[in-house]
Amino acid sequence: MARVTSADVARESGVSRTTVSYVLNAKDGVVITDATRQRVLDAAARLGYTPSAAARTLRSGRSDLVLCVLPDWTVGPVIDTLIDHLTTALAEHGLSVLVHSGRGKGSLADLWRAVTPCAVLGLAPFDEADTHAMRQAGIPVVGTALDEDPHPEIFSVPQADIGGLQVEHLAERGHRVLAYAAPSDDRLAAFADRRLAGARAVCERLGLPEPRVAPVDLDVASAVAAVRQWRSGDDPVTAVAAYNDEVALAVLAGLRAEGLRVPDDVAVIGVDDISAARLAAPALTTVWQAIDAQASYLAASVLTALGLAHDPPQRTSDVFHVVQREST
Amino acid sequence: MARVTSADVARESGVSRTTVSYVLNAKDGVVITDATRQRVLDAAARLGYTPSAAARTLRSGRSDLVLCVLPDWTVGPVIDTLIDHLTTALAEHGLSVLVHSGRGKGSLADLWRAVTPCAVLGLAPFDEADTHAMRQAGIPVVGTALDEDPHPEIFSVPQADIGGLQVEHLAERGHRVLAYAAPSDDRLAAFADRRLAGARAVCERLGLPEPRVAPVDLDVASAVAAVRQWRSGDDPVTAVAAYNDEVALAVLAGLRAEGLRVPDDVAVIGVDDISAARLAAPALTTVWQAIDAQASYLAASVLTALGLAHDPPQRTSDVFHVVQREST
DNA sequence: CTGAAAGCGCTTACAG
DNA sequence: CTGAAAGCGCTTACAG
Repeated sequence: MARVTSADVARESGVSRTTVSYVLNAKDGVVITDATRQRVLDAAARLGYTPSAAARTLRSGRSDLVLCVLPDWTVGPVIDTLIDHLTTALAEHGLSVLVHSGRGKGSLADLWRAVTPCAVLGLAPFDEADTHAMRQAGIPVVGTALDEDPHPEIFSVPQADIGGLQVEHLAERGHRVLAYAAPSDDRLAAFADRRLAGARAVCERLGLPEPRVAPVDLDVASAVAAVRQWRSGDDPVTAVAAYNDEVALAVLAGLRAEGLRVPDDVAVIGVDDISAARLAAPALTTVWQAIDAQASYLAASVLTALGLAHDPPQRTSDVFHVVQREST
Repeated sequence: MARVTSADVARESGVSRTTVSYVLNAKDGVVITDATRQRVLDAAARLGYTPSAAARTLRSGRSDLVLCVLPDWTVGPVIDTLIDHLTTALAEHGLSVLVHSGRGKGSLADLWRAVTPCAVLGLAPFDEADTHAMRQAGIPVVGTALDEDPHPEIFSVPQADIGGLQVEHLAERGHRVLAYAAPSDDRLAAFADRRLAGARAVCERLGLPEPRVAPVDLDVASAVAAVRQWRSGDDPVTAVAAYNDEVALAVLAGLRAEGLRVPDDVAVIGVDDISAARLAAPALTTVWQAIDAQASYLAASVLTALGLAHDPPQRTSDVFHVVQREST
């Protein structure tokens, strides 16, 4: 079964390949008789014609592929959801999202040169050099910034706000001596540092002492060590803001192992609202993120960069909020 | 900055494009002088030449892309890990894994025809028709079977064994009246049914009554309803095998809400060994899967199908084992 | 050992 | 309104 080409469709419908192309690509400025159009469309359907992406890409120098580069750390359910939304949103415009979990294997340069994507979406910050090279080659790059950024082509989740929101919540509940449970994975440092900075800033604004920071692995022993440190001294910590829900779950386990009650002795708040958060004992208070809004924004950024957007990207206001449960 | 083509490399090194191609593709059967080879290699490096994937694909009718189609349900950390391993393994052979989270949007047929992948990897069972069409078009399809399958191009995780292993573990711990906590998401039914069938088979073999099945959502209310049902009657359930760790966590929450002790009143075992499992209270006993071995097998299957493998896929024996914690 | 030429399937000026 | 022709960048018989 050889591939069906536009020449086949042309023959079948008795027109030239030019006409087939015009009909199928709904080129405006070119007018085609309704009868002809219908004949072509019918023939294409009958033959099961699908244009060759390779040929099209070679011709136009640009594919329908949006290369989405993931960071090299394990991403988790939040990013999965984000990508799902993104895939759906861009599919409506005929774009396919190609996700690359770039574990540092091979350079990004080789990848994008080989794939010829129509746009590159970075879910983790890129090298300056890489970004520059892609822009040079005319490929729109939608990047990710960790903080507020005025450029619409930069997708920014104000990480600092997340940390700030956690502290505000804990302060409202009457806590004064706070801890920050940081991830132990260095690759998360860029995110964690921003969130921590936000937490620090709010502490300062509210006149609270600096949060006491300790790294927490996703196991009980590590959490116990952190808890002991936090509870030592004259002014023991009474509330912990965790980098995310998994870290918060570890803190919960450490507290439990140390015989401390949550939230009476120590309160805990996470980030992400994973399903395990609401099933934990006690159920975990957390910061919910509007992933779908983020995905829409990202999709709109890509479409804008490609000149395909009807609307410019719209920032939503309710990007985060605290989901109050039993742990605070 | 126009794209660097093989013609540029040819000019720069003073040879023809034919020779450039021969050198760069290490075509055997063709012998090139060392001096020439080196000149070409140098020129390519100097110019930063990357062959156009589009042109190559158009020419050969086959790209370097391995299309990996995910099922339409949320996949979770296990599949993330699997894909990571796969990406790394196939990258060593110059293949890029393109993950498509096909939420049923658009037909698979359109996707593969458009992408021209060199192989398609299905992480969920495909339509007969789709598989057939791809094979017709000469694209190797590595599929997923839910049970043991003798074909090497079929990747099979014997789901039934997972359910069986859970029951064996619970029976060893002295339990006789078992329940099966099924996922409420219909899209998981294919997997859940297999695991349940395995659990049933082992119950029968060991002379235990059939497991009592109830669907459990990832929230407390749903789990409470299931627990009440399981504990009602003359012969209350004393152990629950859950579809996966998340469902098991929900069951734990339901048990807790009902004031039942784990494992004294009711034991619980999950599947996957997610990080929340070891952080739960009590820590969750679960079935660990050798994801890396599965990924290697899958990668080897793809390479074999492509005639690139040195070794045929090797099935590992230790695909699963029980990680015993406090919940059983 | 190396080069000139054809052709993969598409789109798009350019003519009619 | 529609067609003949060129060309995107590559690889590979086919000649030298």
